[in-house]
Amino acid sequence: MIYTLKQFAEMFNTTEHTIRYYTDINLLPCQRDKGNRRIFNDESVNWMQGIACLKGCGASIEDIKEYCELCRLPESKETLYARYQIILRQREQAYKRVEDAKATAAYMDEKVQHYEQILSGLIPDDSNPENWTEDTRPKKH
Amino acid sequence: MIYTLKQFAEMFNTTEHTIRYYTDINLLPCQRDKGNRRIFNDESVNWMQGIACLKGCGASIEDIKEYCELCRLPESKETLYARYQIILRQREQAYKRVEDAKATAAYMDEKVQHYEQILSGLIPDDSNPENWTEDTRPKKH
DNA sequence: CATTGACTTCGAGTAACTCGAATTTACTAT
DNA sequence: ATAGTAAATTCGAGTTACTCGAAGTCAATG
Repeated sequence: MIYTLKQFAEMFNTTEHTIRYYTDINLLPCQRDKGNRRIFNDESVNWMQGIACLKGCGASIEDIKEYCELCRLPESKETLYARYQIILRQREQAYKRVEDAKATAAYMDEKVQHYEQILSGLIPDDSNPENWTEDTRPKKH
Repeated sequence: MIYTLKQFAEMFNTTEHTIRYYTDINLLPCQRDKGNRRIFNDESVNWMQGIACLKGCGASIEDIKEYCELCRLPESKETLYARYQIILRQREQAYKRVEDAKATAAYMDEKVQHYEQILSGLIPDDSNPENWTEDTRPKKH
């Protein structure tokens, strides 16, 4: 299966500009069709998945590039081990992000409660739709 | 209690440069001593806590500034409600971040497993301490 | 009185996009 | 064959949120 730039960008919820940028800096290699247009295939999808994930860990473009280059090198015990080490380190960061995000969310819950307490004391004008708000709390599944 | 720039930056695990930047753009107001040096107090700590938290939600400096300015305005039903709306929206983002980080961490767990499987097949040289690695999985408390 | 250390301003640099203008290409309709 | 449209191209400039370093100021200490 092959994808145009537009399709590819949509698949990853990003912009054509960003994908173009990634290919320009050789982070994400791509083929060109006879009209010089970028085309992507299922292998590109795999690479991009890895890139997106490392980005999610907070890795810099340079770090991600380093990892991708290790992956393109002939596979040896050493390169595999180096890749493993990078992945281990980035997983740490991912877990740290979970904890940070949880703490932030908890603090925001407090703030929401605080405002709700104050606002409830202000005899809200419930007849005014501008004062209506949905329950926006994250649903527990 | 008052704090110097250095102390204040350390409290928030950031750099003096960043705090200087925040004061320069009027995101975080500060007093000056007779020698024109920036000084911070407990109120600054509160502001900075709020700023750090909104940043943790992914809010832009401009958005945070807008919120801070609403907080400095005379308190009315309207300004309070506007602040509440911002906090609600940012809490959403915080919860989204938790989910994203969790998904990323899970994907990284898979990658780690994948590498461990491959590497375990390579008859590791356990006598070489360079091949030893600690258990770096996040501890469940 | 000289040195140290922490501060000051200011201007330039960086990462990772982000945008837009001008151009090229492929397709489709007349 | 031509005209129009949509989607691609390159390239250079702009943006955000820092990040760094140079050059200068100020107060306390040896």
